[in-house]
Amino acid sequence: MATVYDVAEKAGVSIATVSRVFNNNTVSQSAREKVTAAARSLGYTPNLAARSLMTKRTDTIGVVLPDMHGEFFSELVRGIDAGARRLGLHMLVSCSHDELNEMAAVLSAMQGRVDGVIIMSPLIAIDALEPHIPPPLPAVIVNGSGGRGLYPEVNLDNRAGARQMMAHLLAEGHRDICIVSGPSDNLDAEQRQLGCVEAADHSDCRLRTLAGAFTEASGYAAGVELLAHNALPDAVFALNDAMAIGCLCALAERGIAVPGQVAVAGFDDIPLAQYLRPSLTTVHVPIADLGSRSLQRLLAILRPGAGAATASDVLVPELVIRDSSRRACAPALR
Amino acid sequence: MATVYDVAEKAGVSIATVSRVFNNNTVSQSAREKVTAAARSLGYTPNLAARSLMTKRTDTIGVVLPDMHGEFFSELVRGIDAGARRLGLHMLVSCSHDELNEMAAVLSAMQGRVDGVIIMSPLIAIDALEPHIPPPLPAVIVNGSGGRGLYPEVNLDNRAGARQMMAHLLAEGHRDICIVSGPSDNLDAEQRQLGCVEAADHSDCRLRTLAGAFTEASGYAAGVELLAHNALPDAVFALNDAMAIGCLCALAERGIAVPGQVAVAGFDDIPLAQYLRPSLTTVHVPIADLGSRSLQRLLAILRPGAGAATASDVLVPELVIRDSSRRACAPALR
DNA sequence: AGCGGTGATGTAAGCGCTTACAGCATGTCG
DNA sequence: CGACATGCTGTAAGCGCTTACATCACCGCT
Repeated sequence: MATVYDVAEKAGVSIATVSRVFNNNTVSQSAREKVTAAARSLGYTPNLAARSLMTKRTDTIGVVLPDMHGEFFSELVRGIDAGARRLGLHMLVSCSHDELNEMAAVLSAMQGRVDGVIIMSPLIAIDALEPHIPPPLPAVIVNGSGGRGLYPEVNLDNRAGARQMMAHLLAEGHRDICIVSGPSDNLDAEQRQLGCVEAADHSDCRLRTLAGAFTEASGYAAGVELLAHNALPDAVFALNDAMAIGCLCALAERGIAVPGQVAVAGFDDIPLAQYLRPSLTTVHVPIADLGSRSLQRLLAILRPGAGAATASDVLVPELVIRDSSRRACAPALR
Repeated sequence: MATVYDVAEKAGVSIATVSRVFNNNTVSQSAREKVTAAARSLGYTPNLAARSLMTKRTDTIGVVLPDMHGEFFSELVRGIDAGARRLGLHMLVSCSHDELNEMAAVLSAMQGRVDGVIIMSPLIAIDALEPHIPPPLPAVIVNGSGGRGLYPEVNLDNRAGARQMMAHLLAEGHRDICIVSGPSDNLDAEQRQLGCVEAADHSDCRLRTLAGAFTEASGYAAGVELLAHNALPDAVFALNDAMAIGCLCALAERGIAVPGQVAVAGFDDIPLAQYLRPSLTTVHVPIADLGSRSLQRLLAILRPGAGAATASDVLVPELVIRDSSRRACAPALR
């Protein structure tokens, strides 16, 4: 690999001039041309390790994610990557962390490789995690509330989303509603459930809960359970779309009409939710926004004054009403 | 940040000894203890830029991906990350590249940040891409065939998968089969289509093609098209699951029974394929394997002799027969 | 006693880069 | 014409680390 010395020699200038050319500092036009020509002919690329060593920057941000499948993961990463690339930043990703120790290990390994990290940790309470974030490492917590305020947070208002859905179901006349919950230690699931309970408390409806795990299989199991006890509710609100799909599957197998006999709703609004039959009423979560927003927040720390601070860091999801919850039974043509 | 000098001073040894402790070289027990104690008390972490500068390694691998949504992206990244973490490697991810220039820019920016790259490029022909891979950068091509053999490739046998599906559909007695194709410039789509044509050529079946784009919406549009012309085939083979779902949706809306009036099949076997009603017959693609296999291949270059070379780098997908293609019309209970 | 072998340690030389500082032409002004 | 600002350029000093080499103590051997 060619170095500044090689380029300097070939161009007939000093290494400082070479460096200046590559850092857009003041260099005469003629010198600049000589250097770029020499660099190209030698196939020179600045050595980034050496540069980092001097500048203390890596132009890389870390992304630490839990064990996530499907759309959510992709969209979040895409949201972050899109923003990062525009800013000339790279993205070091580490995923599938459900355990505190693993997370701590990854964070400490990222130290020195990244200028800052975006952490998503729906399973591990942030106040437990915070002590494991190396102090000099700027960090932003995405979608995991409950920190001590040491790090900025970007959250989704799961609770509001759940309340909206409950309001909709109640408005449709459903009074016996069954929630299919998420994993017990998942903060999103917790908040969504809380929203449901709040909404139910202000109404005359009966609320039941069936345990779920945010997977299609657990939604399917919940559907089976519902049928086994022969106690079909008016509506089933699965706290994510995957479970709603599983549940729809179980109901369809047993010949239960949706929304005729029971309404079904999900949460997340995955892209194919609208292509199910019946199309799925759900709560739209702007996942990519969650990613780009958290990147903005991180940037506000890394390059103070660069961009205006975002107004709010709580994204409010939006109710999407489709066929699976409509009182009118005939599946409408779209 | 503490440096080797600080630790050396505090531990009463030389910087070389400190370095040796952190590189597992021969150090006396007593020195090792002094150093680790000093390091901990100072919160010392080796500076990775400086280390890279000496060792010429970054312990990071790059992953360059096209614009991909959903399950495929997540699974692939998970497959790579899982393997990488086990080996103590980090993963620099860049996604959403559909264009040659972008791709080239990213590859050159990765130079010096990574020890090697895994490139997936279903849109850009590899022989066009190869000249843009910086020569000193070890690379593995995943799922994009047609290179000049400069770089190892890990491929999915799309063609064989498509042939299998066709064989199944023919065996079920379907003779008028409609393919919903993928984007015209997508290599996976191309191979899958080729497989279909091959299979059809050896049979007495009629094969039609409808243009698709690997999205739910395009599958839906294809379904609508099919119905508009009032020329329902015996079977629809959508070249990916997303389109199959869109198509199922269109058929269901118009009251067409699947598989009663028309069989439907997909390709990919996304996790929820089995939770659709009817459950979707499809071709299972071991996505995570594709990721981990390509990592293995890359590693074989980076650390020669470390692991046995993999026997084959063509993964053969597997036919998964579910309800949507069964001749028996009554949806079976699972 | 003298010798070579062994294993732990220290010294110092970089890795390739950025950047403070100094130097050296210029041009401008009193 | 000297003083001084201005704009480029070169010199050299590191950034924090690894590692070749030298050193040294210590052992067992002839």
